[in-house]
Amino acid sequence: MTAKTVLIVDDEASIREMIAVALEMADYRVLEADNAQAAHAMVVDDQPDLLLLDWMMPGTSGIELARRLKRDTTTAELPIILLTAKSEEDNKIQGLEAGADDYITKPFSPRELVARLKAVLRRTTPTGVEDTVEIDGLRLDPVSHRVSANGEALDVGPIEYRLLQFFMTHQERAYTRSQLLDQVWGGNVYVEERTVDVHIRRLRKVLGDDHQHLIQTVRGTGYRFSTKE
Amino acid sequence: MTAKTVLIVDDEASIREMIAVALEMADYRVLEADNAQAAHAMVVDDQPDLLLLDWMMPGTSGIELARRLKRDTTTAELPIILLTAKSEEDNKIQGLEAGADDYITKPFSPRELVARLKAVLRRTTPTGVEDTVEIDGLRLDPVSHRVSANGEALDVGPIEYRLLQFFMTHQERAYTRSQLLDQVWGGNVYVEERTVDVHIRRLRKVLGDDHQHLIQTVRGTGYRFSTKE
DNA sequence: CGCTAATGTGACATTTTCGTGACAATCGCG
DNA sequence: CGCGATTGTCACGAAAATGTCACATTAGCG
Repeated sequence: MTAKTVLIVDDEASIREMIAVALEMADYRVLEADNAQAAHAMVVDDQPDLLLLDWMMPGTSGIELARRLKRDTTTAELPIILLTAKSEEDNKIQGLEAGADDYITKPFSPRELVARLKAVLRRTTPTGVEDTVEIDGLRLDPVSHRVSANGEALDVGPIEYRLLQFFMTHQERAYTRSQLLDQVWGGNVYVEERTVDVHIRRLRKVLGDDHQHLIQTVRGTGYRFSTKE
Repeated sequence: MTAKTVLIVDDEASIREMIAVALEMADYRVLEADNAQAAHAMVVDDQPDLLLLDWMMPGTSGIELARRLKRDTTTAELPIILLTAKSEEDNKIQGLEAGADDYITKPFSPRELVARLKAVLRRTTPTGVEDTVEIDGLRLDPVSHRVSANGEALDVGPIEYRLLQFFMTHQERAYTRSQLLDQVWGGNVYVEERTVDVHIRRLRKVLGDDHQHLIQTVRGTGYRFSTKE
């Protein structure tokens, strides 16, 4: 796996320095910028994998930059973590609305930073080349985005597709509804946990009698995909 | 997901109280201690999932306790959040060097506390950290949430599962019904002690003749999980 | 050996969790 | 804009899990 590039945008050099050291120890490549203009240019030119963005900066503020990047389709995919000295709820909400994928309140430990960063990258990085998965006659083809059972095409909706894909690539492991919401729906969405049940149900229905046994309910916990038992 | 236990260590009862209320509303189990000695004992005995530790306390200071815990391999994994009234950098650095995973400056909002706490727990409880345990052909796999005996799957309910997991990871030691209620059911529940007996019985039943001898009755005390005798 | 307290055991009522169909809101697209 | 597809939520019932009791059995003691 190639090293990820992280662009740090903060007007205080000391903070950039501290973060840079922590990230380099964790094997990330680091770019730095001290204002929004420069940052914007670097995003376009160097295409970092993640943006660490200070909330408050002279000139264009961090949140403004975030908004701008998220509006542009060529940069909208870039995950953003906001750094903020303020811990009020308002800012958090504003930040998330602006399209940030996470936010961290200063002061924070380097360890925390790296952990959050990993988490964000994990859920925003497409797993590279997605292979076709076939289990028990059930086949999922990421290229054509189709699912078939014993050669016959199945009609699955987008969410059911992602759910099935997640399950097929993570067999033999029980997931809670909360984890599934994180992994399949994506991090910061507010959806009822029971909604997962409904989609499980829909997926099972499409899979039909031949394959619905693959999705097992783990009472008191959640669900599991498995060929066994 | 089983409720996490948080040990609050602060010499001021009012602060402990405030925190305890906030945490209980967020479905955490709460333990309290008002000095470092007691705290250390509780860490060993009750094995909390997280330590909320006041910086300044009479006698052994919070930071001293943190250092001590981090030095001992049996407690080094326990995540620690330092509470401090002082916001100076020095303390922060000292705190992080002592091995604290995060620190919070008083005063703080309960909401912030819970948020930080969640974050720390999330990143210190890697989902795969629980190892599969296998004893005498009896196997419990926390990842797939499965129990099997000599390869054959066993049908255990949620409580029986947790009970067995607790026993398998705490062998050779007798536990009272009260302790089991704490550890398996979770702190603040009101259940009859005899209920433990019933679940022991149910667990023994699913374990079958092959393995039920592993759960031994300690008359006058409680139960013990052991391969011996 | 008999007595008593502790534990084992089956049955039952209650609570919790899950499956399921229906429905309204929203989205994508022609 | 209008249409069907997709999605999230709810309400209801079924199924599983749980807690408690009553009674049976056992261990330990004089």
